Order: sequence, then structure tokens, then C-alpha cells
Amino acid sequence: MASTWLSASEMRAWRNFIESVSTMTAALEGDLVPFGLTLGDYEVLVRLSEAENHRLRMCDLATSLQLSPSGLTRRLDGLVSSGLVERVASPSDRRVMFAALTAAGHVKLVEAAPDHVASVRNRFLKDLTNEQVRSLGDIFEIVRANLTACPQ
Amino acid sequence: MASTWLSASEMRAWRNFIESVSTMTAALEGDLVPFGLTLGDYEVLVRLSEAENHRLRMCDLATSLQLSPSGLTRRLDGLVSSGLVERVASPSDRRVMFAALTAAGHVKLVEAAPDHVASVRNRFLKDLTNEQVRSLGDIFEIVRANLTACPQ
DNA sequence: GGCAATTGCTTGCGTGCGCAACCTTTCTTC
DNA sequence: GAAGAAAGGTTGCGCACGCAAGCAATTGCC
Repeated sequence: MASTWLSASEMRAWRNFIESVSTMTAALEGDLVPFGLTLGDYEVLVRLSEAENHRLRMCDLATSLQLSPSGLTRRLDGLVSSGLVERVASPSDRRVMFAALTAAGHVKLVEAAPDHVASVRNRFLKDLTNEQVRSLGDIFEIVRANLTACPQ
Repeated sequence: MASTWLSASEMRAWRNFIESVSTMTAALEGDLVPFGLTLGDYEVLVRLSEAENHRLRMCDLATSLQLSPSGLTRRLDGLVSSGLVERVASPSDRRVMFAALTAAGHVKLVEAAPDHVASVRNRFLKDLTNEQVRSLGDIFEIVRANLTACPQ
């Protein structure tokens, strides 16, 4: 059961999964090009739109996006120069910067979201039964829990 | 059913999935560091080891890895200078180059494989039931089929 | 209260990769 | 068989990101 090799079933799951991930990511990325957005950019907009006052501390945003601090700084540079996000200094702690959604950023998100959602459905969920979608949720909830529990 | 938004179940599947992917990739990558290998490098060694005569044409390897031609050229540069892979000119078609596993490359793969497999199991499959693993295989087989069928 | 440790963010550097341009070899078409 | 099209690989360039170092502000400890 727990041999040093993968069983046929495990192998099948792993290979199909790995293969799907890269292809799907590329497809989702491509679907966002018409909006001038990267998948990464889109994620930023989503997190900010869900946050209180449409703003988040850089470090919180970074961990939420699983991005290094420098990575987030650079990604934000792009979004700021596109006018979708702005940096706001915190009055209470002068070390921290907030990333804040601008009006234009909110508009852009509202504009792109339906397409992106359709994209997720088309590229990912389309041919799955409700039962399979539910199962998917269960499975990756377990995987996620396991990953966060892991000693790294 | 096919609204412009994701149902709760779809949302759960999507979010857990997306979150898991990046974390898991980082973890698998980290587990290979002791061997001086990248996940990408490891994939190259696997493909070559499975190929006839332990060699593949660059272009075939590139598509198999979902990598651009230039991307593969660079990745191979690294593996060649590590001595794990060598470039072999094709006698029959002088445009093509083979990427061929060296003896050292084979040794390295045999050395790293058990750890990597354990890594996949620990980070991914560990807490899943056999039924869930089977289901995972089913699901991503469908997803893969859908993705390859998609107009891009 | 003052000095170290910590936290938060940014910058310099290196790496990996895609795209476009390029060269070479082979295939196609007449 | 010669000219154009296509296929296979590599190189120049740019971009995104991680790591280590650095700087500023805050917290902790005595």
C-alpha cells in the first residue's frame, strides 16, 4: 500500500493532475489577455475587492497570494502604473503600506470577472458532474489541510 | 446552473484546488533541493528514462513538458552542464538534436525517485482514500480531455 | 528611557522562461 | 531539380520572481 512506488491508480491521478494544471493555467492566463490582465494581477484585484475597505497590508496580501515580499512589490508596481491599485501609507504604523483598489481597478475587476468565471467553468468544471465537483472540493480541502500541517 | 457566477460548491472546489496547487508545487520543489534538482529537471530525467534508448528529440520533449523550444534549450543547458543529459545529433535528420540521458543522469534519477515519490504521497495523496484517488484520476482525465479538445 | 531584536517594505542580482528573429536542413510543388 | 514553404533549434530581449541585503519604524527587555 505504501510502497516506494506509486500504484497504477495513484500514478493515474498524479499524471492527469500535473498535466492538467499546467495546461489549464496557460488557458486561463490566455483568457485574461483581452483584459490586459495576468492571472496574478486578477488575483490581486480579487483579494483587494474582498477585503475591508478594499485594501490590504502588503505582507498580508503577499502571504495570501503565496508570493514573496519582493515579488508582491514588483507585481504591485505594474498594477499601480496601470492605475488599478494604489499604495496608501498607514497612519498608525509608518512601516506598513496598504495596497488599495482604485475605482478603475474595481471597474476592471467587474468587467473581467464574468469572463474569468466562464473561463474557469469552461476549462475546468465543464464536463464534471455535480458529484465530482463536490468531491473535488472535499479532496483539495484535505490536501490543503495536509499541506498546511506539513513541517515544510 | 450555468449562471455567470460560481456556485458555492464550484467555488469551494476552485479555491481549494488553486490554493493547493501553488503550495504543493513549492513543497515538491523543496523536497528535490537536496538532490540538486528542480521539479522541471526531474521531469526531464523521467521523460528521457521512459523513452526508447533513453533519448528524445528536442521538440518532442518540449511538447511533452509543455515547454517552449527556447525554454527547453535553456533547461537542457543546465542539465548538460551538470552532466545528467547530453545532446546527440541525429544522423538521419541534421536539424534534430536528441536529448539523451547519461549514465550519471540515470543514477541521479534512480537516486531521487524514491524520495520524490514519497514526496508526492506525503504532500498530495497522503490523507486521501483509495476511492478519492480513483476519483481524482477520473476527474483530471476528464479535465485533460476537455482541455485538449478546447479551441485554445 | 535606551538598545537590541523584530517587522515591513524595497532594491540589486541572478534565474527561468516566452516571444520574435534567425539559421540550417528537409519537404513540397511544379 | 530549383524555389518556396515548413520544421527543428538556438540566441537576443524582456519580464516575473526569489533570495539576500538594506533601510525605516516599531516592539521588547533591562
